[in-house]
Amino acid sequence: MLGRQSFVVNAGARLASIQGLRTVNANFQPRQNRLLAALPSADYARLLPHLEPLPLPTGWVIGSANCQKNHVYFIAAGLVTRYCELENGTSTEFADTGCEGAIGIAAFLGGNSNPFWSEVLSPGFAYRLAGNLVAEEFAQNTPLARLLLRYVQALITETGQNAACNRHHPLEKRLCRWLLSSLDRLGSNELAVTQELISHVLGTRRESITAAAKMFESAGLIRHLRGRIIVRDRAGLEAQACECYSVVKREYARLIPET
Amino acid sequence: MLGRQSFVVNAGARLASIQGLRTVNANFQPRQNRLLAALPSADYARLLPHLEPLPLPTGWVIGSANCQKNHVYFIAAGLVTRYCELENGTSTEFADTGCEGAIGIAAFLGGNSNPFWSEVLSPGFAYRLAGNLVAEEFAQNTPLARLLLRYVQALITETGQNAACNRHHPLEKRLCRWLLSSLDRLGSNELAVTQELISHVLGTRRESITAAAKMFESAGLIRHLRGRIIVRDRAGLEAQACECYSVVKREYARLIPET
DNA sequence: CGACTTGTGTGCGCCACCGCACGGACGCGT
DNA sequence: ACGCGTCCGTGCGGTGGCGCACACAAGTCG
Repeated sequence: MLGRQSFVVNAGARLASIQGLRTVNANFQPRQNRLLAALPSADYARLLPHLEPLPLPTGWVIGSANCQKNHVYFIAAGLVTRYCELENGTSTEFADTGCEGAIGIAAFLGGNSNPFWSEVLSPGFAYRLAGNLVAEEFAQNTPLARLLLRYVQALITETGQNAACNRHHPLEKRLCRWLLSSLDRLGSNELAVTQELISHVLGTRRESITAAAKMFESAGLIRHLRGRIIVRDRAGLEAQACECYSVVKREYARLIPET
Repeated sequence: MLGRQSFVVNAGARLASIQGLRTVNANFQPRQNRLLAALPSADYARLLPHLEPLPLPTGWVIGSANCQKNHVYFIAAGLVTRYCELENGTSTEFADTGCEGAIGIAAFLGGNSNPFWSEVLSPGFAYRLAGNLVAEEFAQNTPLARLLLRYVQALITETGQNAACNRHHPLEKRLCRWLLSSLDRLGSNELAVTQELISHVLGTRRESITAAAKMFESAGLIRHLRGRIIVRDRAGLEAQACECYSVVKREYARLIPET
């Protein structure tokens, strides 16, 4: 798993940050999630009592590969990476998810499990709904069901585009794409991740990330501290990114209501 | 587009093969498609009058990227590649579809279009259903709707696994994976594709395919003629393939009824 | 304040794959 | 049977990324 070792080692610090999140639970609202936000108020009122709040600490794996997915997790804040781990120990992200989406789509697509992992990269908060409730929404063809289907389409677009991008675009451009889309999802200009983590996400070596980050830093695009990246020149980064960033962004904007 | 030029040049030959298909239409049946085959007979009877038969000639592009998808195409025979084309002219397949699936999922997921291409690699036959009829199936939460959702999940699995595979597995193993899954879909041990086409599908050079094919030929795994590949030792190929082949195959078997 | 964990910078050899260019040969159509 | 076009084989230089190994810096915790 991505950074699973560091998760174990850092457990103390991470628990502290969970505690921190607990104290500010009041700051999170279900409707920070764009899918929930797009619901008509009657539907939202109906579902609200069943939404179970849940902090998302860094390194936490939502379910695990091939396990039963009994809940759908609507992300209100934070960043979750969806990745595929291969037998040789390498891994690559094929999509990531923030407040625009939900984890656990197998719960309502009918398969109940899938062979991939979802891990929290940037801490946040989620509201989860039991799978049988979501299935009932599909049976009734409610707005939530239709929204989730549109989200699934956006997810497929992201995954397919990333597949081609990972094959044909140089690391440097892919890094830009990833930074930009991650920051969009977090609504921030700062990211708390190590180069090691990014390397797993992009399916490359840490050293390659080091080199690219250094280049961007000396070009004044980013500022790089230990385990932190701060974007200083967003337009500059966008100019360096491959088209995949905007293709995917456009599809998400088209498919998921902006609220 | 993949092999689009050769499609134009070969138009004569291809039209002939369409004619050929027309004469043997009687040989195709909607229930060769595994999704339609899995329908309860009442549902099948209801849909049958609306299923529009359609030959799939090699090189034919089903819809085009970003266009309205007004139909869902249930593949009864043949092989269709779903690929992403990048601005630099390169492309890579992220999934392919045969008699286990359907093209045009955007028609019922709600987005109506997507930025990718679907092109017929191996000729066959499809039955299509108007998008509004499929939408009505979803509104009624019929077996067809539930089957299509399970298919979507299998498609996501295939796409995500391929994304990681394309990044980390050597060409040779990816070629084995692709050959095996294509032959499974066709229910055959022979494939009528050129090396050029395979190279576009796998996102690599034609020369690399030449080298790999030669190696497999001298190892007695395949026999290679002009534009044709015949598998002679399937078990041997499976031993060379990466795990992605079996991971994806297992998920399709789990998610889509074998009939 | 000092030790230790964890993340970052750097160098070097290696290899798969890329891009291009061209010769050759298969096999279809006439 | 012959010609022609598509498809396949081969060579060569360039390079991006891999794998490994190690020094150093930045925090953190006692």
